[in-house]
Amino acid sequence: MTNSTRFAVAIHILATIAECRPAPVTSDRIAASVNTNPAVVRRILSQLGSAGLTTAQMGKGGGAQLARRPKKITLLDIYLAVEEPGLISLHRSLPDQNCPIGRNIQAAINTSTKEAEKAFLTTLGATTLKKLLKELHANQSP
Amino acid sequence: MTNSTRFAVAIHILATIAECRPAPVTSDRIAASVNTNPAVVRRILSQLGSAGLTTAQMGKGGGAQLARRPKKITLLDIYLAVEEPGLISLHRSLPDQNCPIGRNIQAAINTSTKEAEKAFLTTLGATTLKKLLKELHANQSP
DNA sequence: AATAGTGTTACTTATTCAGTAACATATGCT
DNA sequence: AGCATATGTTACTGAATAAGTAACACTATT
Repeated sequence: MTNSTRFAVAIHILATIAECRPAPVTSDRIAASVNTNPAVVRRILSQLGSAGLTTAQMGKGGGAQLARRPKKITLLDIYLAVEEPGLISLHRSLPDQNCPIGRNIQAAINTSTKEAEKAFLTTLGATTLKKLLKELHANQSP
Repeated sequence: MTNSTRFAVAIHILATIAECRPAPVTSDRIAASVNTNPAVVRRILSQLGSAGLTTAQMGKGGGAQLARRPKKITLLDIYLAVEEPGLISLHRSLPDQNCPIGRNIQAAINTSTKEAEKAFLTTLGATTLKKLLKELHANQSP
């Protein structure tokens, strides 16, 4: 499990790019909206690019664009692009391997929580960026 | 979202207590199996006690016991006892409130991911400690 | 009284992630 | 060609959080 804010920032980045379509958006402009450093945005954009969600144009007049329509991008796509897998962190140090419980507990935890993780991911996969953009406009404060 | 190992350790603690029933188990013995400091175990036991999952006997011959049968303890009970709520971390600094996206993105993220979080918790609630103990014995390495 | 436990606090250490600066590289414009 | 403006990436710093640790007041049993 990870404690990063990358998923939230990645969504913010993609929402910004989507709203500016079809013009490419620079990391500087995105960073201003996110309220962070442009390099942080570029780092995440790099991950989104590797995952095939965005494209980038270098040089003057360049910036980031969506690689496909918001309808075709799910929150699961975004999540997997920027977060480490595994919602649940196991022990920091290995349990006592001489103890029957210590030797087997981690496997049992993995097995027993697998379904819950799967449910989380599956549900994320059922929501698209398009839907989120709609949400963004729906309850918009003036 | 949290990155702690407390959920895994809490499960380990409860599994150990369950296996030793009906005798109370000391934090020292549990700590040996978990491979950590007894105070860490007591800290988590304190949370499990507040949640009504365990009881404790102070003094000589004391230790921790389950407050109810493993069949009546779900992984959700354990999770809620020791973890902060919220699977998804939002931005570290508040987005630009002068930007329409920045102003509304966090609410949109919360709304859009609520279902996935719910699915995770609901599924955790469907698995009991008893089931996990069974798993622990099933695939037990010798 | 002595012993063996919990409960809790305060502090230290480890880890992880975001913030930052710097720079090589790519592109478009004049 | 040369300049301006982008990305991509690296290496480092700083902040936040959680686990590890020591200490000790308190409680129960013998």
